[in-house]
Amino acid sequence: MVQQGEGGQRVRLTRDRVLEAAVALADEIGIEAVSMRRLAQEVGVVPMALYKHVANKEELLDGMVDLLVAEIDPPARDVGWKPAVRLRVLSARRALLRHPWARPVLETRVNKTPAVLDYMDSFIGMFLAGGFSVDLTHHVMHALGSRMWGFTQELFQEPAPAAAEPPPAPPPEAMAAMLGQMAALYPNVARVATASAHDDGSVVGPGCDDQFEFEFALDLLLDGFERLHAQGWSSRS
Amino acid sequence: MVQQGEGGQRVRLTRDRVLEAAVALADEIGIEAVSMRRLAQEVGVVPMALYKHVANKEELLDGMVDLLVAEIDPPARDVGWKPAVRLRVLSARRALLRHPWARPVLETRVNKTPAVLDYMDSFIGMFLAGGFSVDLTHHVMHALGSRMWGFTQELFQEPAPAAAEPPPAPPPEAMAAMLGQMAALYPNVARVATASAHDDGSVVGPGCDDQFEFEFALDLLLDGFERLHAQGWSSRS
DNA sequence: ACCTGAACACCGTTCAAGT
DNA sequence: ACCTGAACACCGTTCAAGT
Repeated sequence: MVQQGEGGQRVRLTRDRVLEAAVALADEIGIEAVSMRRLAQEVGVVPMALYKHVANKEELLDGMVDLLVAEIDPPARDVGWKPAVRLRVLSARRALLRHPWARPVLETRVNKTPAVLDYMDSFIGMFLAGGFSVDLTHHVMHALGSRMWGFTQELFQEPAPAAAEPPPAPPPEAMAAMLGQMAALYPNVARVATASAHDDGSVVGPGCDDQFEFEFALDLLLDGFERLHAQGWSSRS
Repeated sequence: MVQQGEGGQRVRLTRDRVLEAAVALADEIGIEAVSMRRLAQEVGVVPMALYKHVANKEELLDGMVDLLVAEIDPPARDVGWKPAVRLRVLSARRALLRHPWARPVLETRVNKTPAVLDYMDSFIGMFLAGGFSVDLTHHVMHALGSRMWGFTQELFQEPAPAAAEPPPAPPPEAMAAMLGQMAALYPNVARVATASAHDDGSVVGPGCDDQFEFEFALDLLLDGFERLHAQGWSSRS
């Protein structure tokens, strides 16, 4: 992984190389394992050398988000606000699924970089171009929240593989016993959890189709926005 | 802060005392400053003593969440599913606002404790009691996501006071210059951000009424749920 | 049974020094 | 201008020892 030229001479570090290496490393080993020291080792440099290119770890994470944002498609042209928003959110979601580290990182960003503000600005622009009032657009953006990035806080959230081996599944009979106990103690959870074995037909727990759930909620909101817009909704009323 | 009896004799540590101290400490200094070492100091004990009462830091955080869940009102009786859900979500939200550490902690929980499962079970029960199909209830719970806890990933999220002094505001003229630049570079963001000076009448940035935004989105979703329920919606259709 | 002390393997970041 | 080395002030957690 140490970056060297043909003859072994050092390749100069740049901010971009640092950020790209950070993204690749986070994709590979999970964000919680990415430390300044680990990243330095990855690019073949002493930890402190990184600080010539990013002020601190926060700025590193901001830069990683910028690379992510660059992967999101621009707004579709010549379609209504509704498909435009829908397509863009789903594009953001694809970028996010490619980079599982991005969700927790986005959640903790406090300063918005120009790239992030650009994304938000053009996102808001889709509603305004669709004839939404500034007032309604404001509330609609809040209602969308992190869904603008293609994710939501899920309830039954699987804890993200973290690029490590999942713990070995318990033996089938132990599993069955646990499920029985679950069903006895939390009958409603059990019914709802086992109800929809969407994609893989598995009976145990979350065989949920996350994409379906995401689009279900997204469309519910978009339909709501459409209805409010059609009836000329205003917060002063 | 060291816990001692009258004559200076030690008060025995218990799991409950550890958890309550952790909650109080997180309320006071912010969750990111709560370390096992800092908490130990708070209860007047050497760090390792805590490990007799909680297996590790994760379990400490799980226990803190349990104390939070205990503050949420039980479901209202003899009302429809809609007001019942609404009231309970808003009760959860009040608990959450009392304990700003709870949001990030909930987001990172991976194992659900019995108290959390109890809450979820009775939450799901409100929809089932209202006549929702198991199928619709499943999707509705996903759509609600973290809103069940009274929070959402906000976009313009203020970074939570962290129980520390906020940095001093820049001088007014610098502020105005920054706003002007903002408006030039990100016109849509600027329009929407300055549009609603709800509560405090401030023109600068997020004078947003978070509670209004939360209820706006919640009601949008509840209305959507109601509509789907009324029309007998099913995922197989 | 409960608490202590010393140690291990990590962090992010500083400062002064090297080339 | 860029990179290095040593150090500081932290982490969570282990192990063996004390009472």
